[in-house]
Amino acid sequence: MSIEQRPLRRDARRNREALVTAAREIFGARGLDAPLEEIARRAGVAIGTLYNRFPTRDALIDAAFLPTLHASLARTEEALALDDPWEGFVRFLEASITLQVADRGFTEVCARTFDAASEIEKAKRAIGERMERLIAGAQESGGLRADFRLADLGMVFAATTGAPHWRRNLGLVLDGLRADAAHPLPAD
Amino acid sequence: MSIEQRPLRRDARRNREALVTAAREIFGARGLDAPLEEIARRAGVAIGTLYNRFPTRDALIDAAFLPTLHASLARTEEALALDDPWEGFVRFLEASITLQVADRGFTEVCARTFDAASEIEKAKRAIGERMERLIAGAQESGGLRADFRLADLGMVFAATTGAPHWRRNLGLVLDGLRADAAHPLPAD
DNA sequence: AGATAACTTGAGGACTTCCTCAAGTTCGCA
DNA sequence: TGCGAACTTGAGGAAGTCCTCAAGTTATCT
Repeated sequence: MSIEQRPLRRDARRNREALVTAAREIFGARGLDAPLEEIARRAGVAIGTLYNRFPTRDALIDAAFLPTLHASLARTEEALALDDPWEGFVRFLEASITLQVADRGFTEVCARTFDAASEIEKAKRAIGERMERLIAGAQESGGLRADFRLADLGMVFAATTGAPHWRRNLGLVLDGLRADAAHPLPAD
Repeated sequence: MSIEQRPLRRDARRNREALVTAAREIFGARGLDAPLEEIARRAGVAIGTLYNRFPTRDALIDAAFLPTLHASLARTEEALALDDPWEGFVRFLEASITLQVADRGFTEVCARTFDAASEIEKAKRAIGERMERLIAGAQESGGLRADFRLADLGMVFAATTGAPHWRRNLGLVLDGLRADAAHPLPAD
């Protein structure tokens, strides 16, 4: 299937950009369920224009958060490149959390599950794959407890994201993730 | 000030009861922002009756969750009576989390802050006071890390509540709360 | 400059939730 | 039994949000 993508007319491109910017701001402040009318207003554009460009809320979310997701991916690769794998793991967590506490929309993008075929989910899968490697590395080096799983990151983010004292909370959680702190976990 | 409280007429009392029951069910399933009309419908009562009995949403929340809060208080006292303070601390967490995962409304009651003069907040303060003692005891016995604070419980609940694997998550977090796992925390 | 496809506009219908209040019903006392 | 106070009812106005579409505007190409 050829997705013939004629370039947008100049004014349309400007409007599209304004909408994405506004969406990032509003979603960031009010969350992903913020009224679309507010985004249109902030972009200085009629609500119809928003719907012309982004037929669904998810399409707008995609456009608004893909860049952040890609930045996040880059951070993950940086962490992967560090000498000390445990250090890399911690750095990655700090970077992810920093992004999320500054942006409620991004937090929700990370927590919510979207259509599996969406760009967002594709990007999240790509990040997940690096995180797997990060975790495996930190475990082989003996820093991270062996029974830690990718899915446990959800708990780490739940514990830290959205709290003003996230560094403290992360400190507490990390002390439980060190290999030498590990006690056997319930069978799940 | 005398709050002359004439007993309700029999039918009114029945309706009140039905409303509180319905509220517990609906709030439990859908959260504290669930439509009040749905609660009235489930109670088999007109929306006007709900407003007659509970002029504000908070009044209904109060009536619906005070019993659970008192149950929670009882659990805290039980935990306080145990021989092993660390064991008591863990039991208390397990009991609280169990209550919360079964009831989304209760989770939100715990997380949200209400009017300081409300019954809910009074009960929460009472529980908080026992939790302080529980924490102090667990610290003196050398089980719980010395730098743990009451406010850190928020992180513990955030990490466990709402997850299907809460026991696993609690296990991970607890490993970070043991005195011998403690690394210095950021200055906050 | 003129034509036309591309784009924008915003009023408006549909829906949801809130809360009120005038009218109707029911309880329980005398 | 009958009366008055207590209680219930549910239609309906207000507000917010969604999404559409017919009419109007504008960019771009020749």
